[in-house]
Amino acid sequence: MDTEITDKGARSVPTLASIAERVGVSVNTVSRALRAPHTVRPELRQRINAAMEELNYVPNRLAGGLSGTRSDIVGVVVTSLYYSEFASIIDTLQSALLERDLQVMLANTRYNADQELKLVRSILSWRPAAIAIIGVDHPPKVVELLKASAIPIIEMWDTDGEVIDTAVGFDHTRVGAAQADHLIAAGYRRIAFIGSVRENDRRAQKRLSGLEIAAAAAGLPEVVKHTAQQGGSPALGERLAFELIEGHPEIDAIACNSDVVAFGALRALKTLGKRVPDDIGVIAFGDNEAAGCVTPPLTTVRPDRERIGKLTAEAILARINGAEPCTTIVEWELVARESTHKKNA
Amino acid sequence: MDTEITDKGARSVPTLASIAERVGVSVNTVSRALRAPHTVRPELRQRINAAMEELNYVPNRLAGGLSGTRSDIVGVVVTSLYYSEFASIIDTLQSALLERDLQVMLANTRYNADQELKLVRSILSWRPAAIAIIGVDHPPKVVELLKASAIPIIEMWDTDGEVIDTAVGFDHTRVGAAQADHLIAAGYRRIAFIGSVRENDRRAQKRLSGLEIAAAAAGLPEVVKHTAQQGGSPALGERLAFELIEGHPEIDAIACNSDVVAFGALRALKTLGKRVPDDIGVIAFGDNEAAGCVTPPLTTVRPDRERIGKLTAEAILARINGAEPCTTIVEWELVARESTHKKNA
DNA sequence: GATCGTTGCGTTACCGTTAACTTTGTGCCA
DNA sequence: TGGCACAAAGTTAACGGTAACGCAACGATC
Repeated sequence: MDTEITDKGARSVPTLASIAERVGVSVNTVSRALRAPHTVRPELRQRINAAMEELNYVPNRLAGGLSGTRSDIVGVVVTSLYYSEFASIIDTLQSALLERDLQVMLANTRYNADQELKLVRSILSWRPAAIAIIGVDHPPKVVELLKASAIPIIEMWDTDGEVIDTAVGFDHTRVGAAQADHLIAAGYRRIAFIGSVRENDRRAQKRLSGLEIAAAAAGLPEVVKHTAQQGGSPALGERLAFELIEGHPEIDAIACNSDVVAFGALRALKTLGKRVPDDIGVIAFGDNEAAGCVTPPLTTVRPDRERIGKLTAEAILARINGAEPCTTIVEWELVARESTHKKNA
Repeated sequence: MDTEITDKGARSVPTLASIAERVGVSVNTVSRALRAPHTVRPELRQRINAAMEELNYVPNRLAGGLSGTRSDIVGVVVTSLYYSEFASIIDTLQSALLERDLQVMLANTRYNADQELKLVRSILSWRPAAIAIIGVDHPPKVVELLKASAIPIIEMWDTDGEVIDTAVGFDHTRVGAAQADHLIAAGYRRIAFIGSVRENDRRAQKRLSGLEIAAAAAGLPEVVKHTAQQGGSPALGERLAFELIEGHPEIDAIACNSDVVAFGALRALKTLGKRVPDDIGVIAFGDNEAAGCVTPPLTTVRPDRERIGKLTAEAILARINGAEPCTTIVEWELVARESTHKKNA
């Protein structure tokens, strides 16, 4: 008897049992005081709460999740964390989920398909209540796993493709088309495209594709493409713009895959003595916080990230509560600023 | 006997037992095939792996974590996700942890102390292997909880204060002082400070404090402060700059709490006909990706976020493996650009 | 050929919590 | 006063793994 050291006094993490022992009730009563307080006598409830406070008790959700039915985790899989591309989606999403006591488990694939599989598997191993993931284009095995998991899957950002369950986003092909249309309406004719277009960045590919189709439909010469596999940055934009103009001096408009690339392109054009917007128009995508603050202010497409984050949270909650899957299109806006406002058009 | 429906054929999530049953071995053997493959006969291991693949088996880490000793979760608590303030820290941190199969559980306090307590509690309830958190200034209850948790706590970004366990960052007071010194050396005398300085943003307060002390030490008139509680943005910077110049036309230098605020301030100054850097110098903090692309290019302080993320990951792994707590100072750099390069100094 | 260490697998006992039942106590009404 | 509903607590059995231990089969050793 005395050889069995329970060691309750040691600096071990307190459990329900510690509380129960101290208060002199059963483990289940303590559990109930947490989950269904009204089923426990007020006086007793108070004593239990006091003991929890005193021992700095924090429930063990590993055990709770294993035993119960809920897991309270929402997996969020993004393709990038750099710059503000998806940060504000995560921000609103996380904050909305927090109100329902759902925890975000984050994974960043960095546009790597193998990584995506590994990360999705890893997140699934936590038995999340739902998963929100960027894009609708995933490796077959990822789709298989997500489908087999039988939990709500919300695909964000892109809606153009085979949706697994529910999607919240927009059609990136149309964004590219709108960019082309805007440039054409502004009087530009020789359109080029620069930026980071990674192998697994289907959204960038779709925008480019939309741009090309719209340009071709308007009878314009073929879009000159100059892209890179590395991540977008001002430095990349600067280099690509230099090389582009060197090889294609006839270009009079540049569509950039992202604002940060456009920032660098603007710098390169200034160095080259090209006037924006009169000699060359520049349009981009993303609505970076600085887009309106560069010289000249940058025409860009503003996706409503806050709204996507918020609607994704709502979709997750709805699906958890049994609502049907659906696809929600979130509007974007082409913000016309000076960089495409040709005076002599 | 036949009344007991085990229902193994139903679309339920497969467990070790499902695999074991299908292969005809014990549960533990399947578990071993995962954790210690060399202890299982190759032929059998293959059959087990095949069954797992076929059934899309994903281990349940809730169970694993409850039973085993490790949890493989690292909690990451940031104060903001907007813009790129902490995104690249999270990016490098997450990516480095991934190599050791550690999952990031993310929480964003939005500079709200109550939220911080709630979030820390929530993260602790997942029994993480470690917690990385922004800042060294936390509410007493948060500190108590973190200390009581007996896991490695890495405080990031700021090192100036009472460190709970291990810290990776820098002293923000010195940043403010360096900003003042730079402005003074560049020939400015009437320094103002604008930006978002939230009640719980001790780092911003420290930078401001450093600026004031250094200005006073140089015999300059008192720093004019014009701050706001809302989050930093170009729009905020624009408004604050307008109001500042209206009330204090004598100002010849503005230190901004963040680059995005400076972007707006530059725009306001241009509107007001003030020339930067000749009439007014502008310096900021953060090294936003666009800082070098605005007009004029913005002088700012560049914290090494990638390095902080990487060193934090290393500190976490080291502490988990029993290394002693320590504080690591990560160097920052004052990037002098045109916005403080007064020609007639 | 008895002994022994090794390999390869099965048994069993938890981990901390929840959920379904069971038990006990209490007030109310017929 | 018996019966019954209901509230408040306890009992017990999972949940899906892991880890310590047990044990048979096997080859190597003396």
